[in-house]
Amino acid sequence: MRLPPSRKRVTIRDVARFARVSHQTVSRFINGVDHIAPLTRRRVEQAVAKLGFHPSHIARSLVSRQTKTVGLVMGDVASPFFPDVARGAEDVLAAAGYCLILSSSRRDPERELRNVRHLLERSTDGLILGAPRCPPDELAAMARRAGIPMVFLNREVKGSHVAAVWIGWPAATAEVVAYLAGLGHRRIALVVPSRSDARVGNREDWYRPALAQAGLGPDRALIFRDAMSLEGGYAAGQRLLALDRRPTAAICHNDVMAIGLLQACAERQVRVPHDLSIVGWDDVPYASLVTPPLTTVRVPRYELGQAAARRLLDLMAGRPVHLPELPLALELVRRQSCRPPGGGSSGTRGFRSGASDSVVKGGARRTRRSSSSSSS
Amino acid sequence: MRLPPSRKRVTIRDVARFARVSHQTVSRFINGVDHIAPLTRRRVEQAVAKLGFHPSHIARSLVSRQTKTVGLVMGDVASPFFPDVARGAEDVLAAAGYCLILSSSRRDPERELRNVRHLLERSTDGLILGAPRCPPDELAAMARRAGIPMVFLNREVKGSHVAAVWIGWPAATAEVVAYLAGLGHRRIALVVPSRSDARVGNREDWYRPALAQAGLGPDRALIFRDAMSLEGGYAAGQRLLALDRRPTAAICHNDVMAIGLLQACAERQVRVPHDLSIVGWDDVPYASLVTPPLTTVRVPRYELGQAAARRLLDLMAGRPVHLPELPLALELVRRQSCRPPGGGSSGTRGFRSGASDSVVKGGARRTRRSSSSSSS
DNA sequence: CTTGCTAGTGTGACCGGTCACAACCTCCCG
DNA sequence: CGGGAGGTTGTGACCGGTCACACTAGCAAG
Repeated sequence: MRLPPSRKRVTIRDVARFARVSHQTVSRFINGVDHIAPLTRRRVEQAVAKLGFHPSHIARSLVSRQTKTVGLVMGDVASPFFPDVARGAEDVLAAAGYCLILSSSRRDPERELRNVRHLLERSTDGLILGAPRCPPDELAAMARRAGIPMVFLNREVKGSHVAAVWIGWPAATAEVVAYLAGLGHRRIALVVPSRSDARVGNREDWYRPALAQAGLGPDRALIFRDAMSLEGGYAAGQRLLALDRRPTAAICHNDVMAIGLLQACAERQVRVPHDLSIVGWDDVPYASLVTPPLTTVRVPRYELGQAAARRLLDLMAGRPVHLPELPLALELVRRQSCRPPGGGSSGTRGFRSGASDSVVKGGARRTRRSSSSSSS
Repeated sequence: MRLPPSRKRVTIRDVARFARVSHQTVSRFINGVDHIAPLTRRRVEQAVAKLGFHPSHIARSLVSRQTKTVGLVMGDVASPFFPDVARGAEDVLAAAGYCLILSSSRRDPERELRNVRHLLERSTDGLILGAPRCPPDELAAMARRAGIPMVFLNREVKGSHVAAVWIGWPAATAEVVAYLAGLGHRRIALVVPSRSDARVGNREDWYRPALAQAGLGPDRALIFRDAMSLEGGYAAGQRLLALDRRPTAAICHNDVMAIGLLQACAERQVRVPHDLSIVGWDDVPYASLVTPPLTTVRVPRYELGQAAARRLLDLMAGRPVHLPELPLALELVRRQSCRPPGGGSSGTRGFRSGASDSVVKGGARRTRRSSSSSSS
């Protein structure tokens, strides 16, 4: 079990002996607290340098009962959410002297449970959970039992013991609908996953009031459910485009489904945005790379990570809720997949529109199109 | 410093007292070693369950000098490499009872150094380093000083003390060149980053022999250097397309540059692959989503993670090199951005080709095109 | 009966820090 | 000159496990 003795570790007592002081004085030195006589400090300083002493985090954790480490568990490292959230959280935590450790559950509830338990046992001081696959109550209960604060990301959780950081989906949904309505669209479809997304819940529920707000009645026939994937978006698109009275615009649950829809359109020679305007959701890195560049909703991923970290720091310090559970704002990124309905025949008959758009530099820049302007 | 006493932790001695045995017997029980009388085992078992005892990893680490934790430091969590490598490594390590902790240096050498030092001090048992920004020798020296084995990912490092896992770039370069030459291309351009990529070194150096092998002479004028980014690829493309005698094919350093080039082509109404065949590198998730779907080289990211983990396990166990530093094989993914040069005018004059290709289901499936076949 | 071996269990030190507390010194004030 | 205050340092316990070793009982072999 034990490693080969190798080079024995330099301990605080070795330093003490070398500097002819007590181990406690060395401890004081490395923690920079208490008063140490300048001469003593010098001696200890030299001893530390000479012996190449590094304090052991483990020993320190054992007694202080703090690891200065926070775990971030996400459903999917490959998701475009992960890196930005991690960066946001890390920046805040690092500033407070904490180290962030990342963990992926791969969308597998069992693995998630295992990882969370693992982190709890390894005594992270706190946990941030994104898009949990397990029942949040259960996870929260585990954390409470272990006495470790936990913040849920991007998810509303009932129950007083659970903290969460939350995004203003409903408001953004309203904004998207208002944008399309403002362009003149009256028949707006919704492409959503069959099962509700753990991350954001049922987007439909926000769709209804948003439509009402824009003066449009909800239309059951314009809600298309399918798998939350490229294929799902494609399949939903097939059904959508087969309709006699097609919608003139579609809001997709996320960019991936939107791109699937885009492909269904390309296959049926339906021009985007001339024949159908499409809005995605998330602003994934390649949303600006598809043809045409996708109008979508940017989610403040980085800020979300920051907020979660701040919330967790408060919790760990036992501070009262410093950050109210305010929803973070979203931003509509207007690219080239939307325009007023019934656009004139702009000459690209039979071919995909937007072919000449360049998306270099983020893609949200130039519009350079011959036909009608997309009002603001 | 110390947390509020909360609910005092249940220790091994509490369990021992409850079960009326010695703490050592409990230790034996939780480690499942040695012989314990069935009756005693039962008592301890019950005590553990009743008291809700969980052993402290920290205390265990302190004495065993092992944390059963491995760190993975990557230059960029957002890179398409990261998730797959992490998954590969995690799978192997988890099977050996190790926990993987992820860390991102955000392409910042200073941050990288800090993170590595941090992990070293936190006593991870081993480290995997991907695409280091700092001089690898320096990092290796740090690790050696700390007595912690380290494996470099995807990078050839000189020096006997440094282990590395390595990919067969040269062979794959040759394969790509052979593929294009086989299609009939004679003027093949290379779009590379201005500064050599830490990850793969100078791809040019493998390009030359690969060309020679295909019976083609190197042509200095056909090497285009620019930033390793979408914009870089775009800019290089501008220069490439401005040439009088244009190349008929281009190999790009990675998919991102390839997509930039693709955009330059679209803007100049240069048809891909009719007027220019393009090969990318990496097979990023959206390589199949652009127009036309990109022919590229799949890098065995998952396998790379696995190999690194296995290598590290050997190192940590003091085992001899069980895995030779064999390069992992790459795979050419043929999509729709390549075809023989000088393709006939297939009627899509002035517009981007490949518009009707569907890429649902990974994109490498259907080809369904009117014009000539792309031989194998 | 002694010896040796094995299974089963207990004792106390130890890992490398921090904490509580005491001891000492110096200085200043009444 | 006594005594409190405050700066500086040392002592030993402690965090929660593991390790080395000692010890006992039971049984077979010599």
